[in-house]
Amino acid sequence: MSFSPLFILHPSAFILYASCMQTAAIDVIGRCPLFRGVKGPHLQLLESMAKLQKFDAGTPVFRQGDECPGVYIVAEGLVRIFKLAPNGKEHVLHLVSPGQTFAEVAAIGGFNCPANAQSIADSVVVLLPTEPFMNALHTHHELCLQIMTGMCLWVRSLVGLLEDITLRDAMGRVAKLLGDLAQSSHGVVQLPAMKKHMASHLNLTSETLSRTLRRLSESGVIESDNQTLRVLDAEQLKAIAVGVG
Amino acid sequence: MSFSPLFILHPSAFILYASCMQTAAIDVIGRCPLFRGVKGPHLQLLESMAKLQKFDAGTPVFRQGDECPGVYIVAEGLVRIFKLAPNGKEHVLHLVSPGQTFAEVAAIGGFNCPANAQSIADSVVVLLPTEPFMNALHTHHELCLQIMTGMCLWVRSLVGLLEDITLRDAMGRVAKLLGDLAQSSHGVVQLPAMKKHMASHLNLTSETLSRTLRRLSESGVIESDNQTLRVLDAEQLKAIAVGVG
DNA sequence: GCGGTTCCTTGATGTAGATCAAGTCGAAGA
DNA sequence: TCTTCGACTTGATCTACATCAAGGAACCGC
Repeated sequence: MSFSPLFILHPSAFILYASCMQTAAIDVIGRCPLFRGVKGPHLQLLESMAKLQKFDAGTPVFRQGDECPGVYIVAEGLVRIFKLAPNGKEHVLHLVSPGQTFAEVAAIGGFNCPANAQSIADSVVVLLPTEPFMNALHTHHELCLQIMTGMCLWVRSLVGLLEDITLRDAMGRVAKLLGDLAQSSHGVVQLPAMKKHMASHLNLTSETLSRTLRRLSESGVIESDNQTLRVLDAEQLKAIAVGVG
Repeated sequence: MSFSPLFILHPSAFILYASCMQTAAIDVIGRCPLFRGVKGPHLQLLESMAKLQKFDAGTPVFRQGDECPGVYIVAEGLVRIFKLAPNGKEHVLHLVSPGQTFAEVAAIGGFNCPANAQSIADSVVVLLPTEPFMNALHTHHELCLQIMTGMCLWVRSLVGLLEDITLRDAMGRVAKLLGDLAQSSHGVVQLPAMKKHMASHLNLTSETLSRTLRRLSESGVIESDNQTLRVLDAEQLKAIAVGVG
């Protein structure tokens, strides 16, 4: 695995100043689950510090070891959070879709970015810079409580991922992922990212993911058409995910 | 892997009422890193709700799926947090030593225990029950901020574990663990728990851990005497942990 | 249109670590 | 003292997955 040229160039983000897109920022924050429950004045405080940024597909947002710029909220597109091992192997920790946040933990905990963030689609993100954000956190108790419960959910999903990887085999992990993705969209799954990134998230190679999906197709549990999958037998899929498969 | 009889019996904890051990509770809370910075009145508030409990080695503290009793602080002993897969495989998420906490996330997030907790040495723990604890959190901003930074550290260590497991091989994981443990104790490592539990934490079988330790001994990097290990070549150990091995 | 990428698939082969199966050792209990 | 039991070690074997290698398909820019 090697660095892509895009990754070496590190193009600076194209920053859309508040003046031209103010309305968007407040919408994005308001729609973000982490900030659900944040009311009028607090919401406006957050909005006032918000910076809208745009990243073309393939450009990095920050790198492992950078000082943490603040809390990011994805408005459009997709951001990939991943860690690089010294040997070049990489692991996708999180695929951040619109409405979700990233780098909250580093911002609040006051440490440097523990992983890389790369935009993998043309993306628009809202940045709440560390310093004003931390000030807000120190002055507004409500906000603090809100963020805390949000963080609990994040921990839970992390533990879930850890358990997937340690307790399930490849087939189980894929089945669980498909089950989760299909739940909201009534059986039809649009893979959110390239298969190689999905594979890395599950700690698999893309080859193994490919083979696993084929086996699921062959046994009639799913139907596969490129990036679009259809769950044919949800019961069976669940059984496989639980490990009874 | 089967349930141990101890696990099925679920003996009730021997509860030491505040009257007889009040002084201990406040010390335990005060010494706990998660609550460092909590000052006089808040500390006393926590103390007033604290319940001291004692668990013999081998007894469960709670199980996966139980309603979360509250935040636990280990005063003495050792508690193992682990998850069971339907097929019986288990993974040790955390070995909680004195001064550390567990179940904070479930208590604050308001969901059920996502894993099992079992005392694996004669242990004394302090329980801060969910309801009064959450009340305290809602009324005391300082406490809230404090806990939040504590949670950030926990997330970081979780991500660290995840990356260990996904990016390192068995040798790398073991070397990293030994390096971390040796750091504080100047080269001499007392394994905190049984080797099979340490192995599970690293997502290895005890056989593989055993073989890996032997290989490290044979190459002169460590010296092994049962539960006690001595790091002979810290440089080399670090190199192996980083993957330059 | 036509090379050049990059992603994905599929097959052949390799291997780290799991599993299975004996043993050793030390602690607890009769 | 002898017996039992569980933790740990060690060796032999197995296997799920990675790795390597070779196309195919979609998507560029020219």
